Amino acid sequence: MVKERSMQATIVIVEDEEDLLELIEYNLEKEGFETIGFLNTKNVRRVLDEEKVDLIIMDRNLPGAEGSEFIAALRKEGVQTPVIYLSAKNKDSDIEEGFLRGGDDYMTKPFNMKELLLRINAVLRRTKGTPSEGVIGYRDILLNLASREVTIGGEPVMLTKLEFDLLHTLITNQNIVLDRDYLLEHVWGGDEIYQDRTVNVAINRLKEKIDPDKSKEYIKTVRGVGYTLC
Amino acid sequence: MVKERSMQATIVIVEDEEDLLELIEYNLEKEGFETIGFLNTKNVRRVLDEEKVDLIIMDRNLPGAEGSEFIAALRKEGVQTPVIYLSAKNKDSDIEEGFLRGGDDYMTKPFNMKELLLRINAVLRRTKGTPSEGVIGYRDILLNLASREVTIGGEPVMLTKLEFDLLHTLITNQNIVLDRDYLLEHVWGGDEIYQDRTVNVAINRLKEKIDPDKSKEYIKTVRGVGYTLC
DNA sequence: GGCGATGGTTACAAAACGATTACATCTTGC
DNA sequence: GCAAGATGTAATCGTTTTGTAACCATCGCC
Repeated sequence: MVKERSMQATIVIVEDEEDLLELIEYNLEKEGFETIGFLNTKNVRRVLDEEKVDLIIMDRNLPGAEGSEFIAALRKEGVQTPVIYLSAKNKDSDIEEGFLRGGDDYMTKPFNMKELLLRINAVLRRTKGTPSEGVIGYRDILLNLASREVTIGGEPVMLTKLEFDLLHTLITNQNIVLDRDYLLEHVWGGDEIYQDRTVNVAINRLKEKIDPDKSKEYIKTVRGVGYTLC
Repeated sequence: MVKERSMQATIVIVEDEEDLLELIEYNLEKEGFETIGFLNTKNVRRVLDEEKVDLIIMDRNLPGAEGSEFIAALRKEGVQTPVIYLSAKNKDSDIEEGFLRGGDDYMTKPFNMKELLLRINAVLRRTKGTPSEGVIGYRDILLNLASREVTIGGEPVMLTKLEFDLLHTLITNQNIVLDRDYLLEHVWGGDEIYQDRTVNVAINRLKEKIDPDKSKEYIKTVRGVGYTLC
């Protein structure tokens, strides 16, 4: 059931229609969330500083200050708490504005309570860690960081410690060209001295293991610079 | 031949209504995305293994297999590509099912194309980080400093390390005329000794790559001084 | 228009670089 | 302590890149 995951989440709700606010709080608490409701943005800031808030549900049609402006101000200060906007408007420009200011999701009133719950869970899942936590992947390669198992296209592949660590840093830095110094520092560890060529050989051995028939071209070498996954 | 990846996101779209598929592809490509469309899930799997796909847009009402079942199977194998579902249904149970299977967002048909684009950007922002980060440009030339990819008018261009570095310093100093000594010092590195002519040839080779039919005139030579982008 | 200086173009050879292989050294499990 | 495996280093080979030189085109000045 979805409930366990959401159990500990704390959700701040800002909504000026008191009935709706209560309705939302009631439903979220029934699902096991801890809710903190507000009728305006006045005291929200303080709560965010003092409590660990996982999600903000923000009405955009507040009297006075725009909800999204409040969020924009938060973002400017570096607060990254995810936001689901509620809005009666549905003109394009409004939707856009809401998203551009860093909101994570959007619902228009009147909305289906069940859908709100689902969107809440979706956002929390994204923020608090995917169900397959500790597994990273690239195309059909999967690395289980805890068990250090590797599968490619579902097939298990045996990698040595060095090869695993190398592939690990390549995957976590995909799209970024990593030069040999960086790799030596991060994979081999900075204290010892190694030659640049060492990296070549290690990459080569890794390639051989993950793509024996050289058909997939996972690792791209960037001549004069280094290697990358892209 | 393996297609060079551009720095724009690649999006797979699975939608059995051909008109709608084309409409979506048209709109996404207009936004600069690379799209790969399918009328069914048949060959999707292979593309996911072979290409770096950033997002899947999946119709849930495919004839035969359910789109969400296909995604569920992918998830079971650890494929984590984010998904936006499209669906004509809107009964609660369906929405729930879609989310529970690990989808990242959800839209019901008929939908607003602009909202789809916004949701796409929101999902990509979460997954990839801001697209404009670490990318510098001049006119229609874009340099991705991290991946060292170069696109001109959306088309990928292959540059050598020297050419990339040269273009890099030209772009970061656009409107400033850089003399040969400056370029030798900053691009080639100050220790070695080179002739001034070396710069000429390098610039020439760069021009040939970025503007083969010599119609764009990106690099202006300032006689007696050096080169500049302006 | 002629001339010198400067940049463009091309060809070529040297240098740089990476892949690959072989081998030596070091680790690990038994 | 031994054997198998892992990993660093060196040597070799093929490819790409790049510096240089020679030659051609163009510009500006007289």
